[in-house]
Amino acid sequence: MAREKRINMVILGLLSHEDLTGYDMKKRIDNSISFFWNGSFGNIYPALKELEDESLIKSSNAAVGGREKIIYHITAKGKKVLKEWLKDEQASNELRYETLLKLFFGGGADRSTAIHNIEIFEEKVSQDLALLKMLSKSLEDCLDNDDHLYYYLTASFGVETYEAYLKWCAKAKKMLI
Amino acid sequence: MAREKRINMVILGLLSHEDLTGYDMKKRIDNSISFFWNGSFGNIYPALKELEDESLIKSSNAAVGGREKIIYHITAKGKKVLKEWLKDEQASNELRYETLLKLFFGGGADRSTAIHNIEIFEEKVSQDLALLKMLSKSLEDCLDNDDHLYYYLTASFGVETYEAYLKWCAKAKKMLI
DNA sequence: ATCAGCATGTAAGGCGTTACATGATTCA
DNA sequence: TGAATCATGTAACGCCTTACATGCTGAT
Repeated sequence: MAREKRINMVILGLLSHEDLTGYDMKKRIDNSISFFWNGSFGNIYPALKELEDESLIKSSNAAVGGREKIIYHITAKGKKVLKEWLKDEQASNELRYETLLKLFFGGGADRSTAIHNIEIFEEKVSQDLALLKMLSKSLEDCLDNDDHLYYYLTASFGVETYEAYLKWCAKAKKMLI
Repeated sequence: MAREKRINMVILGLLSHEDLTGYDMKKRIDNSISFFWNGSFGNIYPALKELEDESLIKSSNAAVGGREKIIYHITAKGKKVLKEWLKDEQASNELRYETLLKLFFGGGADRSTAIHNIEIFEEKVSQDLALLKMLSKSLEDCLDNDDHLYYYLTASFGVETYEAYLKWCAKAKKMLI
């Protein structure tokens, strides 16, 4: 059995909680996991077809308020595949930071350029950190629910690392002045 | 002028320090920037052709010890393109952590699976952190050289974030037990 | 002799993004 | 009435990885 691609696992994961349309999956991804995983329509819709062909999900048409939707739900087989993926030790964790690349090759320009690039990065990180902190705080109150606990832990990962980023930014700027 | 792809910038960046063969570029990438950027032969060699077609680099054949090599060096035009990229504020910083994805959807399996996945992540991070710390330490002594300073700062980024990862791992495991 | 490492490349596929195309509905 | 959002999709391309193919050299 060939290894499923990750977007398929994201879809199965989302559907293991609730039935969703492709459009709603995109929203869920944007709102809750986008800081460590992304999805796009050009990515999601073909994956939905693929998953349905493999009988891991099933679709049903619905007309909500006169507008037609395709709502998907996960099958027993889909749940099994999701679980197998969760139990698989292999996991690719990739960091691709162009900002670090630019810093590494900083000698090709002047120090002020390097500092400026760090500041742009810092700004973005600060903004994202503020959001993650709010999310994290709001989840703190319902850790008795397992799903909320898992959600909290990923948000918390973001908070910890983004705080480390900011600490590093300050140090790096100091050393470059 | 179309935006050059990043592997091209990596190559220009490396060549701005020293002339290299494609093979050596791969080694440099693996040894110094692989924790935030990767390269592969299937990636590098076609890029070299492209860059030479654009006159950003120039090749010269050499026979070192009877073995033939193609050594590349950067042109003035290449240096200009590198500098433009460094000054461009746009930078894509992507984190794609399958481990976090599995944790987020942890409800699909049991807690011991989630803990196990975190432990595997922790193990890998510990190993990489040890390497980064050594590198960082060895660079601390020559920060007067700008290139070493830039190198040090990227290594230092790795140290800070990996330490934050480990801190998070400990906390997450505690909460999952 | 054999095996690790040097050295260059190609082919196929993975996996994703962006832009485009279409049309309905809701709200100001 | 016009803009934002809902909703589904396709096409083209970006960019990388993996696996394959080839052959030399240096050390044991």
